[in-house]
Amino acid sequence: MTLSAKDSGLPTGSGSPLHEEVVGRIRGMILVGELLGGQRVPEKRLCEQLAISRTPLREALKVLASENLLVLLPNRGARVAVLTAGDVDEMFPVMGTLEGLAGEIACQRISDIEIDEVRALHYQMASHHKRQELGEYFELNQRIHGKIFEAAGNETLGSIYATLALRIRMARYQANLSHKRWNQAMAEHEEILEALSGRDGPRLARILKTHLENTCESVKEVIHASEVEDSPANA
Amino acid sequence: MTLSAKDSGLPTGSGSPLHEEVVGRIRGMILVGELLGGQRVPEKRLCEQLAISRTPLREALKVLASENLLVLLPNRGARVAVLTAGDVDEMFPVMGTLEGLAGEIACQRISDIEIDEVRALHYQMASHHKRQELGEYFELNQRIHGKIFEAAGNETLGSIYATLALRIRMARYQANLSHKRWNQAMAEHEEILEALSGRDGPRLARILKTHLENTCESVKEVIHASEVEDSPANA
DNA sequence: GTTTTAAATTATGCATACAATTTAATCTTC
DNA sequence: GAAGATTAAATTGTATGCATAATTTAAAAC
Repeated sequence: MTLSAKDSGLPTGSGSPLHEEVVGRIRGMILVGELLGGQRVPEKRLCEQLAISRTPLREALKVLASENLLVLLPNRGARVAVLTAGDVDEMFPVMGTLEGLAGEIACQRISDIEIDEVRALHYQMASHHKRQELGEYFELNQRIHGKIFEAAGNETLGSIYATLALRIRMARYQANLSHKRWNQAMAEHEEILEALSGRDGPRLARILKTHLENTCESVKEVIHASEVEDSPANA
Repeated sequence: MTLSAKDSGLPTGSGSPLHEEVVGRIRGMILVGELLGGQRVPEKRLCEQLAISRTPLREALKVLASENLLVLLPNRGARVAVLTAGDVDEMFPVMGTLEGLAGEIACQRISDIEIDEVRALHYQMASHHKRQELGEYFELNQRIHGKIFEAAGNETLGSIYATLALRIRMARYQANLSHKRWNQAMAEHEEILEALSGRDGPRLARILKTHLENTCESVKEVIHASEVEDSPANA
């Protein structure tokens, strides 16, 4: 079972509808920092870059705007959404609640095989943590959380999660993890694995919520720092 | 403050971008049952009806599909999404959790004035219940729940709520409320008002969750009934 | 009379063309 | 030389057109 109806993420393979592929491509560009916050997205440039006409591109822009990844200003084009500290403050409690729900449902439904898969991902992630390989760590981290939602088997939940996760990942890209927080996060993941293995739904929900709250604080610090650094310059 | 960044609902006034207006119009058509589940949505017909060209229409269709109100089949047009009992079963727990979170936050932030507004809506709704005016009851019901999200003041949460609420309202249109459930729902709303007035976050969250669970059961019964009635005929 | 097959119609996907608005650049004018 | 107005370029919004894939219709075969 796939995570969400409209696909979670990065490279939308080469399927049928062009606009969907473009949505995926642009999502990837935003996530990777190729397009970053506040930046204008001129249609012409993207059309040339992706070798398509404006029609499917503009369809994609509308979809991305409805996901809050872009902001469309009438007659003035699209801009990559900027995440303020306030946005982060809003997103994480929601994400915490969603993860909590997913965790609870997952504990009721998850199979032994799936738990083993999570465990495998966990130890792989731990080794990347030990080697201080941040990119790989993030990748595994996402896959673990994705697995939990997958195990919950609720596509509605999965789809909402996927959309919100994209926005949160946007913030992550600007806000690089501190070492202290990284170690803490890794410790929390140990607990996540324990609770999941023991199928302790309430405990897992609690840990996930805390995990998200802590991540929020960490991200907010960095965002906030970059805001007070930017705004006087741009004012 | 408005409920969500991308607007919650029915008639998108007459603003600037045409495709947005069209999104609003079609949303309304779906919600009101003008376009109903599984039905094809031929572009040409809608273009004539709305007096626009295909370009903005198709942009709108993409957005509506990303909201899961439509399903786009490549080369085969758009269809209004059909809600199965399974979908309902998925949506309500998520909605319950979202409402719970909104309720908790709202209790921390809501002003006395806002509580009075909710109270006013509540008694208005109660009178419609007494007079058995279902349409008006639903309208007020929606506004009360909307107020709670508004009071929570979390746009991310509000936007997710608005999108999911649309899908759930779709189900409501097919599944008309039983008298028994209606009375129960009204009683639950008494409790909602009490908890909100007392700013008892945990209690409000609990009641809202139960409220949603009960609504779910009620909707599911009707949906399920119409499914077993349909599927043999269409097979 | 039913099924198969082929042509014609229709609908969708993408690209292009035109209109309207915004941004910039140039030219006055003080 | 700077501020404002005017015009030109560029960008976005909408409509139209062409190519391709579906669907329907009608004809032919069984």
